[in-house]
Amino acid sequence: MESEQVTGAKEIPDIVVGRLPIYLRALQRMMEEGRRLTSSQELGERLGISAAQIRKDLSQFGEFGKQGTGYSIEFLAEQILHILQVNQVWEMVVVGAGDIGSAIARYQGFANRGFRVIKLFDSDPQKIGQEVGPFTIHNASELEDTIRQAGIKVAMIATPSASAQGVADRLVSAGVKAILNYAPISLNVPEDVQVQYIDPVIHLQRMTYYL
Amino acid sequence: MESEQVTGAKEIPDIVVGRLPIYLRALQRMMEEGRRLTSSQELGERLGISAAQIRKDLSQFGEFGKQGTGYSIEFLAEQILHILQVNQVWEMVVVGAGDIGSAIARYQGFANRGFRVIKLFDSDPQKIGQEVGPFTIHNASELEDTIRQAGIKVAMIATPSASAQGVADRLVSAGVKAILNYAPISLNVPEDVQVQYIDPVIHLQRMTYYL
DNA sequence: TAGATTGTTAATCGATTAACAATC
DNA sequence: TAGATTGTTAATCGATTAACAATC
Repeated sequence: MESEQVTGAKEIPDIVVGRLPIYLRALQRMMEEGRRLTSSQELGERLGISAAQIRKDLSQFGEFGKQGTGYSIEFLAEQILHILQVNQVWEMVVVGAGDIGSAIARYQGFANRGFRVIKLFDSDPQKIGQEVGPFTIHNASELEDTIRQAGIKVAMIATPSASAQGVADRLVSAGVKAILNYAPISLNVPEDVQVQYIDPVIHLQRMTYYL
Repeated sequence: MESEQVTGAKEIPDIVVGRLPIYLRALQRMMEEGRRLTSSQELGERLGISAAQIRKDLSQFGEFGKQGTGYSIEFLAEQILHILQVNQVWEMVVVGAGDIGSAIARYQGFANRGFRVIKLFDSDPQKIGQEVGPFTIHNASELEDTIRQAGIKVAMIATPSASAQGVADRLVSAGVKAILNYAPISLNVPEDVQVQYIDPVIHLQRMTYYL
């Protein structure tokens, strides 16, 4: 094909982007296992995804494999890290220091996967000043200052539902561009701000349909 | 159309089932707001989903609306509760009493949404016997007995990655049919067992692509 | 009645899969 | 070389959207 979109590079489907972190996680696991090479078939079997789909997805970004031998696990992982921009560490703030906020602030799983929590906030005077693992709970009134000064782009909301939209508005106004929301409520944000949701009940209800 | 699948009722696409909990959550929020009626258009605007899609999705299960007036929020919510089988309370066990396991055991958001945690397990002798909110941490060796005696069908895994597959195998052997896995690893389970995953890093990495 | 909104059909759009030449 | 596996094309499959008759 010789025609090309004038508007710029070809658009990568969102659903493809969404699978890259899954591929990356599997590749990093294989690295821990000491493996060197893999194939679209093996990766697909591990993940329950067809080999063709994995090859198709990866081909959107470049040619990372070798015919006959497959993919270097380390090389492919490195490529995906770059594509997802997680070959750097994104500093995050957590808003809401209840059970969930405290647990995610202390979560060990961010290390080596591109993220680090730098500060934990709450608006409850009873909680402000208390320690949660290595964190001191800060007054939520300092939210904007912290975000602006540290150039924070990523935040997690773990407040009650009633506060979540208000917190989101403040995060966005201070420059946050990606929000992971643990409050069970849909957020309205500008188009250029990414939002993802974690609500365990949504997942559970999806499963009980089949029981 | 007069033909009918001999194999049984028409198959509902998984992606449609996956949206029902989202609809339900929005409807329950509207109920809290004291609303009585809604429309596919309003619901769609709240959720960022097209009105046509919502009507199409719902039409897979029956006719729940009225031309000209829309949907009774309470009635539609009730119908979806039934479809998803969350018009009952599913008792759950949580395996792993670290930060995450303790937080989800105490999570207030399960109430009124069809789920209740009844027991929390860990294999660490240091933790067994300790209290976590209203729960006492039980020895993971009692897992199978508890599940069989209480007829538990739903479980959450919040162990380290290395233990997750082993725990899943034990859950399945004891009769669990739905697993929500917080460990960042893909699980292999029989076809008749549902698995859903919660890994915040997957969501975060999906967003950083666009930053 | 006039206006609004459903449920459904057909058309469109997009994603997945199958197949295979290229090549390591 | 023979075997294996990629990257890519074309075909298939499935999901979304647009449109509208039905009707509250």
